[in-house]
Amino acid sequence: MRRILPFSHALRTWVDISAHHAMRGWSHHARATGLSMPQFSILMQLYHRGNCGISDISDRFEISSAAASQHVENLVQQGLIARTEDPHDRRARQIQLSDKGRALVQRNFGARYDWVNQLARLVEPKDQEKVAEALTILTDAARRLDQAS
Amino acid sequence: MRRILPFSHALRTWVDISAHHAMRGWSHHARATGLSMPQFSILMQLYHRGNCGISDISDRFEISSAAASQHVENLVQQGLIARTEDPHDRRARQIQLSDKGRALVQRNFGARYDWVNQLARLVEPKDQEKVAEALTILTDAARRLDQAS
DNA sequence: GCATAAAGTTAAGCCCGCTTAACTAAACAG
DNA sequence: CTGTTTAGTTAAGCGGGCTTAACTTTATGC
Repeated sequence: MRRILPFSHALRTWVDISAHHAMRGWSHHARATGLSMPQFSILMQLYHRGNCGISDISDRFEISSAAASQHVENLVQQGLIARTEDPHDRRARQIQLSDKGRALVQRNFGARYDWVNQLARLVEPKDQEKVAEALTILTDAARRLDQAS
Repeated sequence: MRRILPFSHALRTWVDISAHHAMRGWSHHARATGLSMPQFSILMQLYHRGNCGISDISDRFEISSAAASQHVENLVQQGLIARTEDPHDRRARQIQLSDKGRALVQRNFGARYDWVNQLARLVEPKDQEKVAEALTILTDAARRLDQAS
């Protein structure tokens, strides 16, 4: 029989484990693509949150707008993102993933999901529905939390 | 009624979310402590995996032994780790967290767990046992997977 | 309209992480 | 014992990330 951990302990333990894996996979893939960590993170943010301006980058990563501008320039040079003028505010720029950039991010997901898929195979079929339900509960809670902040 | 996602989808989504949070919290705290990312990662590894030698660091982070040695020297200077001679092989060094280093890592956990605790409060009490069971199943599977590789 | 604020860009310069190369010291293989 | 391998250190130097400062261009408040 498996011993079930107390709720908060179970949650902490699982977050630790998945965080550890995510981090290792992330830095590994960033290196494999030849991108630095900040550059890679910017692509990730663009993928998850959609288009944004330079100042959004500098806010989110807590760097100066000069640094953000330099990273964006670099990514544009590599053809991973496109930088266009914001039609509503001609001071501002809109940056978005190019097809090449999107493909790079998705390749990274593929690598991360290898671990997830292996993990999924180790979960007994009879447990899968139960686990899926629990994860859906957690995912919903996380979304509410993000929205609130 | 909450719609329950299919198992593999639920797992991917949750891993994405927790990885995202872990990464943001991690880089944020590394900066707050004044440590660089590699230095911070080394402390983390020492905490999770215990004492090791310089070559273990260089293997794990895929850097040269020169780079590993430099990082260790830096952390020793800051009093975060101790470096002693391995009694069984006088060429080798044993490095371990100092009390100060351990305290720093634990403070970081505190910050990470703020998010986890907030999340936990958003899970209905009636769901908590179910979620704990599911997470225990996943944690076990992850451990088996890590052991196998 | 004019002063001020805001969005980005560019340049100069610092710090840091990493690498290679040269080296010391200890273990190991014959 | 000797040659080779292994663990680690040190120094020199490159490249990248970040910052500040100075600047351009556009929006906004009065």
